[in-house]
Amino acid sequence: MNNLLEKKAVDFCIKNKHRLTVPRLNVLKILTSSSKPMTAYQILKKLGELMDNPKPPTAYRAIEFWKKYNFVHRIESLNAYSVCSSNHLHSGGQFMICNDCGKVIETHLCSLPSAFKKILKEQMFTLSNWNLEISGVCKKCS
Amino acid sequence: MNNLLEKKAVDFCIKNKHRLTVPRLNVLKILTSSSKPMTAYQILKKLGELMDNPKPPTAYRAIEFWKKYNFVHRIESLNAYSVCSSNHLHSGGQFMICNDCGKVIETHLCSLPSAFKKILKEQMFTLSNWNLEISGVCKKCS
DNA sequence: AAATATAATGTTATATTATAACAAAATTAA
DNA sequence: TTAATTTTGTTATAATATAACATTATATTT
Repeated sequence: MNNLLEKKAVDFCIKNKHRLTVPRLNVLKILTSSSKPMTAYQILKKLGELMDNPKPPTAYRAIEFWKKYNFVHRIESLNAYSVCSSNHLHSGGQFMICNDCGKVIETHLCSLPSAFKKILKEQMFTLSNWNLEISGVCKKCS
Repeated sequence: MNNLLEKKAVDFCIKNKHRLTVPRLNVLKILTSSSKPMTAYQILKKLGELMDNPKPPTAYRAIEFWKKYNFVHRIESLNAYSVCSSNHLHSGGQFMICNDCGKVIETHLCSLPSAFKKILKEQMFTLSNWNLEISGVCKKCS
């Protein structure tokens, strides 16, 4: 569970006049109660326990909504989604993915390591966001 | 073009007794002559100009072969593939992706920045490989 | 060289992930 | 209370990827 995040999400919606609809709330609840990232269709399946026969767009739209506002991240290498575990919201993310148990630990470096900043500067590349996925074996599984 | 890489791939196959088959060679040629990463189905389409009606597994297998030996990287956020632009082969990769023109610049830091190494150590997480994707706007497009 | 084993491909089918398009409903603003 | 906007419901389909098994090509052993 992660009531803190849910509360923050509710506050965010009120503050920004976004509608806290049933599918959005349900998708957020599903993700906050999962210990691992979930694929869209896993979320959809769970959603089916809470709503009447939801279709893919229902899940995808809600996921997209939360992702847009950085409450949810996409783990690219898994095609999966998880709630942001940070207390501050941010675009992009950094993840350690255990190849054994599938758990994902999110880390929270606020800025791109300087080695990369330097490269960006050299290339005159304007950063919009960055995503790092580290795969390996977690403490428990090793 | 990137004849250097092709040559290296040929040498690699001979040295390691992997077969340099027609689909493998064609896929490598297609990727080395592209200025941008290509999706599997874009590769497959090009492959169709070189071979008789190839099917998805033909493209995927060849991509997978080169990826396995780090001649090709997958850009996760684009579901696309590109040849390694480094002169040394490595797993994982680091990419700057232009949201405007779609070009991808590969960078070649050999080791994970220390800020992350520290986190791995703290978490006792054993690294197997890492992938960084930086999106933004390239010099030309800005 | 023939027999056997191994590697790779061809082919069919299908699984998985994701989105387009448009009608209907809910909410907000005028 | 009408109009505008946002969101959802629904159908269909696009895009990405793999399973399974037969066949062919190559390498190894005898």
